[in-house]
Amino acid sequence: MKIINETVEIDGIDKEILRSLMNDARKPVLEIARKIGISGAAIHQRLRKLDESGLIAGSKFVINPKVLGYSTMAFIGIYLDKAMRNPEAVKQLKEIPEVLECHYTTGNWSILIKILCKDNEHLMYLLNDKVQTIEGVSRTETFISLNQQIDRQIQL
Amino acid sequence: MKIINETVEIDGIDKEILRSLMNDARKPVLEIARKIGISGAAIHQRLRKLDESGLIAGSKFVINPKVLGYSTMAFIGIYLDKAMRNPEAVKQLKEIPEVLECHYTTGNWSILIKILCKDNEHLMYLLNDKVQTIEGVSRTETFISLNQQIDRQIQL
DNA sequence: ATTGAAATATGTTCGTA
DNA sequence: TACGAACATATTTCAAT
Repeated sequence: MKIINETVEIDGIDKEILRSLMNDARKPVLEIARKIGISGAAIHQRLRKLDESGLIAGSKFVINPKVLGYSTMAFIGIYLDKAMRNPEAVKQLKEIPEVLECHYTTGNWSILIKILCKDNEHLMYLLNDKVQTIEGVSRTETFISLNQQIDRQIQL
Repeated sequence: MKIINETVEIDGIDKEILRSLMNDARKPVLEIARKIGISGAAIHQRLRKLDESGLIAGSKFVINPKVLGYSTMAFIGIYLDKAMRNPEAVKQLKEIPEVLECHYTTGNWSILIKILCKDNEHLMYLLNDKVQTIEGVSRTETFISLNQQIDRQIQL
């Protein structure tokens, strides 16, 4: 179990290390060490501290979904007719693998989701046969992403 | 330069390897090899092939923004008064580090962005002093994420 | 596609400054 | 914090199947 501080102080060397690894999680620590000009052991120690602080949530291989035929991303605003049904609706959304994000939001909708699908037909199937059939879902509004121009993490 | 095929076939072993690494990019290949029951060299070769296919977009350390004090995520729908200004507006959005995603979308808005900020005051600052001041931006609609329930990649 | 083995490089720990 | 040294593992390549 990680201890997560409210806020953590990181210096320039920490930032250099993290920026390298945010860009390529498999970059050898020794390579970063040589570039920065400190020892591998020092980086190791800093990374352990950063990990213990909870700042490092993990590491991931990033898959290019287009290569698997997933070329259409869309955002769907969902109106739920009873707020009490929300947890159950989210549970059902988790069962839909194409749902990548799900947020309770302020504003018109109860929930906003991001989905990734193969094409418009697949999108229609997800809307009509998966999302709309969830109990409590009264209406949806769909926004297809024609083109994603930015995709990144918070900058250090 | 990677060659990106339109669609790629992957078998169960590829999926096991990728699922492991999507979960932890630094997991040693040999560890995965022992778990699956094939040699490290075989995994190495498969990973090379997967990389060449373009399926592997890269790897990342994932930062927990809450530890840096970023606790408010929001989606902002942006109305642009002239479609011709879109590329310039996107260019300016890229200059705002808090903007994590930016999509051209169908529907009411020209652009939908996802931003991460420290608190509501920071959000207001970004809206009023950064986003709204971009030339061509006529109006925005903000949806604060009260709680993110799902955050994942496409499943293999 | 897969293997084992060999060579090279990296990860990890620890005593010390 | 940082270092170097020592040890344990992992990566990478390759000839053989």
